[in-house]
Amino acid sequence: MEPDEITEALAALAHKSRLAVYRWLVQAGPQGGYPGDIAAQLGLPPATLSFHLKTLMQARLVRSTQSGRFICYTADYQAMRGLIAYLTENCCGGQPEQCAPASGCG
Amino acid sequence: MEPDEITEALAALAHKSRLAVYRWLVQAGPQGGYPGDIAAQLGLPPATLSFHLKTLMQARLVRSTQSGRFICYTADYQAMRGLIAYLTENCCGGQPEQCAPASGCG
DNA sequence: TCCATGATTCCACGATTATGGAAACATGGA
DNA sequence: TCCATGTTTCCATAATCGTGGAATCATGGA
Repeated sequence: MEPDEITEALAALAHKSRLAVYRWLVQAGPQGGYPGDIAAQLGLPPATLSFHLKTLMQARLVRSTQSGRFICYTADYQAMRGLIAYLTENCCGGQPEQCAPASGCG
Repeated sequence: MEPDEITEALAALAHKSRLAVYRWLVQAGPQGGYPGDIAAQLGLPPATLSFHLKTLMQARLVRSTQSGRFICYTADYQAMRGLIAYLTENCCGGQPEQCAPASGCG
């Protein structure tokens, strides 16, 4: 992952509503969820949610699939994995074990 | 770490120059480095660098210590660790091993 | 005390981002 | 075809962020 992609992904997550949307999608699991449900639960106007989803899509943190009349959004775990990998590799100057979360790496 | 702190840290890193400054400090190691050196190597005007360092400080990703006439900046690994932990815990809905970097967690 | 040097703050300008109502767009069903 | 519903785009406005020259502030040495 290039620094440009990294900063784009970080910027996408660096907003309260967008982080909430992303976490919502993560909790929704691999089957994802619909804008209507997200908007209702997070209290966001449709236009605002659409704007944020677009930003998350451009950062490739989120994907969408047309499912009949509805559009289904899902979190892209692979992108998050890349982001975490970048931060881990760049956080301790060659000693990633110092910054890796204890829960994941003993 | 609260979502507000998370978004602040993410926003601080979500800028090309600031990410470069942070990476520079990480590579400088625990003894850190001086604004003059950072500015020279990254080609940033003093005022601009100062602005970015301030942002990184407010996000607690960076600390400073007065060392004689000079101010020494260091990367705060603990903060990065907290950030990575948050992303790891919130990226897979209870399955952090899916998003943890392969290099750190097998 | 005065100076040299390094760093920050002040300030103004430009650029980018966020918001959300209204309109437009798609899709499935009647 | 026409309608209902869900979603996005358009648009104007407001707010925030980024930039960097100039002035100011600190510190150690002469």
